[in-house]
Amino acid sequence: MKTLRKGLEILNTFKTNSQSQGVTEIAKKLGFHKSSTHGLLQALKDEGYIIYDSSTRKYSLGYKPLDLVGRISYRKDLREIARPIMQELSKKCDEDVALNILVEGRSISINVIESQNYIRHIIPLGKPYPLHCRAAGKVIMAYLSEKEIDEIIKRYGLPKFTPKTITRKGKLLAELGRIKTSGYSISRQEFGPEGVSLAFPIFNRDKIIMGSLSIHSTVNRMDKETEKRFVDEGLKASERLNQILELI
Amino acid sequence: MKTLRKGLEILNTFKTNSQSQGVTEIAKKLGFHKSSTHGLLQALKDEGYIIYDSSTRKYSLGYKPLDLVGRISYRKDLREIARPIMQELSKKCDEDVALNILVEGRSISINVIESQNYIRHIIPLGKPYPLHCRAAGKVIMAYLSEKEIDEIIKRYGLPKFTPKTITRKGKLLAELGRIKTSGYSISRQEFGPEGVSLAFPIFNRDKIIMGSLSIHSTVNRMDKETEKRFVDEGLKASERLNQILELI
DNA sequence: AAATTTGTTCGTATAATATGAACGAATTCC
DNA sequence: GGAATTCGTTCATATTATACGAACAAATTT
Repeated sequence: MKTLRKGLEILNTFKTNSQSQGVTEIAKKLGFHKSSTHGLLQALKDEGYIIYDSSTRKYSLGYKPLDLVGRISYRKDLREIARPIMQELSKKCDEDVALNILVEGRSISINVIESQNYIRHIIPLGKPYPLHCRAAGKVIMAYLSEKEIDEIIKRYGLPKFTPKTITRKGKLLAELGRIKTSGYSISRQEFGPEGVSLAFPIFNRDKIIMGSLSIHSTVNRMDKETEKRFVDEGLKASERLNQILELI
Repeated sequence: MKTLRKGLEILNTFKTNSQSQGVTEIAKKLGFHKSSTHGLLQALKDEGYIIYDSSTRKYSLGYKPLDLVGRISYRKDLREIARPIMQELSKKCDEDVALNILVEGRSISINVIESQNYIRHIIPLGKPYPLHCRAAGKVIMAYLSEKEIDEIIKRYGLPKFTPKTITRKGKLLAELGRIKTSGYSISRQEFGPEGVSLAFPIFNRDKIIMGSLSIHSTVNRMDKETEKRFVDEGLKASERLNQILELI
């Protein structure tokens, strides 16, 4: 299945801003042969994953991924329901707000509202992150069973990202206890040197943790007073979302 | 590049509702061997395109496509900008509203607002449609050059979908002329037997056609009066969007 | 409890890909 | 403006990955 993996690897090279790339450029980046890269690109193009501009002879990301996203309909519903609540929260806090769900022991943002703030703590959509080092993940972890927590730690470990990352299981469990008591999590520079985030749990109808709502700020902006305000707003927003999710 | 194509084919079998499938099921559907299908699924899983549930031993769509969509940032901006305008339009008309863009001679919906109407004219995200048979496409075509129109007809032809589909070039050009005069397009049962849609042009800063805003209804609901109201609302909405797009 | 179906692994025949070469076209350099 | 370089594309063949059947365990159905 090497060919498939190589094709998917090509898609990953399209980083941002509908950037376009040529055959040789991609081949060099991945250490592939120019000729086989060309063939892979044709297949990706035919399936709509990339778009070819014949005037520049360069490729950029296509719309097939959007098609696939459109098929995740249950999760799409959740996104639609959460959006207005998230927008309000983002407006009130003037920060980026994300909706995250648990997927195979990691947290993935499936919806992001971007603030107007000129320094923004960017949250990439669809990218899996470890649970132990971010507010969005810690609050999910707090509501998992001890067995599930053990499995996740066994699978991914507790990798260190900054000096403040929690890397010992005992310390993590204590933190998860505190989170469960207070009903929200906070991460100060545990994943990146400038980021501070808050997160609030989202449950399904059966009261099983399914994700989190998170507010993403920076260490400079997050003083004690602001934190208190964000906690209030975040709790209100997540409770509202949880109430709606109980009804449907 | 057969392996790559096969892998991508597998993704297409996940139709709706986060439906999950087993190895044999997928293999049968595509006529692949059980064993190689298994290998392909592993690769797709490792890259996040599908998710494996070990309790049911079935696969469903993953979140990698969402990640890829997140990278289409310019086009994402357009979606964010258009959303509130589309929501208002959808609310006013109580119909599904779509934002469509021109990609390689076909129209793709990159944003859809769903109405509360219990019979809805569903618009799939990310799926390319021919231009000549739907309102969303015809209005785009109307603002293309004759050379571009010729190329598109040459490439895709004018396939017939219903008795009302325009299949002759002369007739199509006449229709495109009318559209350019009135500033919007309408398709009555030209693509499906029940669908009626209206569409309004969206231009970029350089006044080049880039897509359309469309209202999707059914033949039963769309009487003369309703049509007039939708045209008014649609023109207002698209003009507002075009104004914003000129500024940024 | 037996029978069937399903998921997974393995070895080898077979078919697909990797690679270098080659060429025209586009682009860059002088 | 012409030479030199880079780039995209195609082709033939050596090499390598995949397809396939077989086999088995686990789950599911009968």
